Amino acid sequence: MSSRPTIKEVSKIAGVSFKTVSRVLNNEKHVSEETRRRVEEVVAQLNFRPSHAARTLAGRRSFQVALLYDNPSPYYVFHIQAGALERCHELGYRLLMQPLESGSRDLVPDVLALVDEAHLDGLILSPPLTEMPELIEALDKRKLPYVRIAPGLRKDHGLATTMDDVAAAREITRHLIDLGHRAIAFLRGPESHVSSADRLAGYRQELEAHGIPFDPALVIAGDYSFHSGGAAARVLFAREPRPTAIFAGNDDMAAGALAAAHEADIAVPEALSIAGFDDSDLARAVWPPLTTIRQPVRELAYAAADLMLAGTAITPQVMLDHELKVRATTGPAPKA
Amino acid sequence: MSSRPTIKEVSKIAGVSFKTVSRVLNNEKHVSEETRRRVEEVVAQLNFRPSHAARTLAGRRSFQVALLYDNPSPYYVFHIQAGALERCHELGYRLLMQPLESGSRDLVPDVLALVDEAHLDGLILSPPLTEMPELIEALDKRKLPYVRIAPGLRKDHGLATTMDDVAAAREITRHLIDLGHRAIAFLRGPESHVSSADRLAGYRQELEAHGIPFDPALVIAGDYSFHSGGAAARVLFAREPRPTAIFAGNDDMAAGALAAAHEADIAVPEALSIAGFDDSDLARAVWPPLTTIRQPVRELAYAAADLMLAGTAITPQVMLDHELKVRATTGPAPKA
DNA sequence: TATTCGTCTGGCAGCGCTGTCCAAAATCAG
DNA sequence: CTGATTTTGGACAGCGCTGCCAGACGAATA
Repeated sequence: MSSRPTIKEVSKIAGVSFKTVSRVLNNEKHVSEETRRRVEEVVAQLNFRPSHAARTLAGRRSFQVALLYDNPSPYYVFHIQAGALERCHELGYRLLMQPLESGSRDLVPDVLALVDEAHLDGLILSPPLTEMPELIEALDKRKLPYVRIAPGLRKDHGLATTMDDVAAAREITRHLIDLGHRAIAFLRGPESHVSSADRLAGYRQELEAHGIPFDPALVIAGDYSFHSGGAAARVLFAREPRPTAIFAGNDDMAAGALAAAHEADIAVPEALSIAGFDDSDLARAVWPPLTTIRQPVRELAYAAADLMLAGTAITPQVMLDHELKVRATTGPAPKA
Repeated sequence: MSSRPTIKEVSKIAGVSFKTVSRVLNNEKHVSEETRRRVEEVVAQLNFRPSHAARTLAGRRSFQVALLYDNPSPYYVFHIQAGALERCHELGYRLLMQPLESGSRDLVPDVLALVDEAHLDGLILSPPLTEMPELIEALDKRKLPYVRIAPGLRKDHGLATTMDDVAAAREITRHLIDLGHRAIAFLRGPESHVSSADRLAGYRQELEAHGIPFDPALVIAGDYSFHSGGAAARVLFAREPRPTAIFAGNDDMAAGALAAAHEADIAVPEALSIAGFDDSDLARAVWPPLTTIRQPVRELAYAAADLMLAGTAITPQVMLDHELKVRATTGPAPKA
């Protein structure tokens, strides 16, 4: 391994003390323009990169944060990572990826261990880790900065980026109602994901706003998986009369329901409308393409990193817009 | 931030020198059982975690490696990460995720900068970064350990984990031929992904092994995207006679072709068979479920990390098994 | 018994930076 | 022109560990 240059070598060549080089690297003041330029030249020429480990050890900050997640969806994780990574990179921070098991007994100690080991400057939490009270408390007690992405509980606590799940669910429900549907089923996600309860609430509110009574029998529990969507749909298909529309709490379950409909030879959207939530890759890959809500996953993560590291926003909670994507799985309700 | 304990505090409480604590932490020998136990007790009790930064700075190794990728597929990236992360974690290494742009002029300098900054002990490369000659050369020159996952070029160079793309493509082609198909189209991926050329070679070999002449007109170039699969399929649909089967170089393109078939009202698999490659999430989410090759993505990454860090395998190149997954998009060729 | 060896332990330098304090030079005020 | 202030740059300690060396001790060998 060809030995990398150090700050001292840079300083020697530039003809200044190594402390001055440090000042230039950290963009501190009290360095003349002329000196700064000279140092920067040498840095570029030597291709010098300060040792992250040394900065961490010597300084108060590590310029490292971690993204904690426990989500089985590649789509979701990929985009959360991409958004957070982008903002961290722009701000000169390194982002550590930390998949976790939210059910684990050791969740809190494990996170704290990571924080200590890596001297973390902060933490980005994504659902469902946003809802773990012990974790939140531990971080608060430690006074460790953190942001939550799309928290379901205690939405006004600390830093958070969110979207309006209730309003989005109302929109998609209204879309279905406007198409003439009255018997609309809702496929909810796991309890641990509070977003799913919000979506249920929006569904219910919109129904009632249109004078359609809420029927608990039309709400089927799933776990956000493709498989559970299919299972739930088959339960509904056995009912008489069959609901004319299904609103699934996420795209995976909607795709599962859609596949089940194909299997049962139920025409979509002619005989059955299906709507999802997320606008994941799946939404465009299935046939017909799925009507869904575009959730700004990547942007939520970008904004979260920004909120924690740059603190650009005035309010501790930022809400981003969603968008109803009407595609081809929803259509007019069939004539009874 | 409550100040974390240091190795010195541990040593004071345990009544040994801090050097001895260091020995225990690093599992070095020349520590009596008794002493070791005592130190470990104190470590557990204080919840002590050694500072990664300090170990990196003081020692020869950083226990950090990076995973480099430039792949738009959430599915692929997620599983590559998961596999590599798992093995790294088991071996006490930290894994940094580094998305890159393989087209970038600064690719090599950027990677080298990361290596320096983070004192990386090694690098895991995934396609298409496995095929960048400048990168490989730079790493070789630096004598930096690295593994390539599924390299297409120079497969016998250095450490690598692979699967047999040629054989897999032959299998799936044979499956199609066995079903009576003769006019089989192949949707190839982008040039940068050499795997796609291997799959084409396998397709061609198997065709010729069965006495079916290879027809270049049946090979359509795509870019591994859903969209390009649809576009390619539409080109084929305009042909007379239409091919009876399509073998797509990956699942995304297969899904695109499938959607195009639905759109053109071509029954799958009755009038057209479609096969993919990867066995990604999509393969089971589309309708009908896709016949494809299961690519052991996660295992490839796991083995790659193992190869580089533990060096368990005897050979520098490890090949893992694929599996033909016959599902519902392939069926007997229609009677002419 | 004298000598070598292996096992266990501690001392100390130093990894490459940042934080703090201090000195010299440049600028300003009176 | 002197003294006070600001700007600029250097000296030095020390962050929390690991690497290397040396010393103490008991066991094995000559």
